[in-house]
Amino acid sequence: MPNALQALELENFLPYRLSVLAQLVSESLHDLYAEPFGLSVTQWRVMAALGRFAPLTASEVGQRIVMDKVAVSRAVAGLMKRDLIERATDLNDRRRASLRLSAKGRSMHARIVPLALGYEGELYQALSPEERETLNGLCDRLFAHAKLLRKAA
Amino acid sequence: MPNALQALELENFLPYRLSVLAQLVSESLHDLYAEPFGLSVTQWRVMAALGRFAPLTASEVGQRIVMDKVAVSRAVAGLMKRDLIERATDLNDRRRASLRLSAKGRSMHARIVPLALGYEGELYQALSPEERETLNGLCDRLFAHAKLLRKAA
DNA sequence: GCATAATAGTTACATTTGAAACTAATTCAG
DNA sequence: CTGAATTAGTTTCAAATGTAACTATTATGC
Repeated sequence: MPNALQALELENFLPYRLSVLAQLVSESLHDLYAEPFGLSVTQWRVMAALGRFAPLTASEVGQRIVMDKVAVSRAVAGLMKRDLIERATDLNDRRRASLRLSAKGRSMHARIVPLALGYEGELYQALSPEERETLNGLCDRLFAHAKLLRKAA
Repeated sequence: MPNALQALELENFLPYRLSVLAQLVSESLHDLYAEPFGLSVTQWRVMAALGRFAPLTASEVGQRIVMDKVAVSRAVAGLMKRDLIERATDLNDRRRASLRLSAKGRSMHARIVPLALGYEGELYQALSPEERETLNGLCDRLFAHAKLLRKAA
């Protein structure tokens, strides 16, 4: 199949479409918790990671939520300042510190989770249950493949 | 269906998954044209829009590629400085200016398009032709629905 | 053991981005 | 017409982000 006459239709270009969709969804979600709780996207993600997997070190948080260590460090600093999380230095390796939600953080987390799941639920109304599974499977495979390509290049 | 015991599994949370996937794909693509051509994501998108639909005014570009007018203005300034696009003030309404690729811009565009389509092609290798169509359809519907939700809220 | 390398996390600086104010041109109401 | 309101696009200032350098601590090679 010769590629002589290639035309880029931006509106049908997969990377572009994924980017626009993800951005719209991410902003919509952010609207739900930004104003009432004063959290940035990165701060909320750190809280969500700790809400589910605590205790975690900062680098473990970063691995979980695909965020580099500088971003994690800054989000953690902001959350610490508001006493939403707690930090305990590891006595065996004092470079590490394990993080967990504070009582205050757990309470805020517990109020945000239903908002987030509610939004996801509304979003999913666009799809049938089978379609949801299909979408998730396709996204998984795309993601895995994109990671492979990235390493190869 | 009562929602008493909700847990947020970040790794299965649709907004999060879309965000991580889109980010990975977008960065991979950016790697292809950033270094050789010195373009930012926004600059490349403006060029792609003009490559396909020129002439466009700055606000039309913004509508096409879902980018606010400040971002478009800055991308256009950068592209003008490098003579990759041309601007012609509308004589009937001198607030407007129509934009199009310059010869130099068209030449760069023509070299980037195959790279972009090539990457999309590699990405699509993860899916069968039917699955590609399915994914695109599902994304379309999700996007339309997410826009509705945003307006409603 | 001791110097060297590696790791966890933070800080500093430069660049990018976003929100709001601003300029210039046009439209609309009376 | 004339002044208020809109619209296109730019500039400004503050906040967010990325890269690289840095500190502190632990692991490794010899």
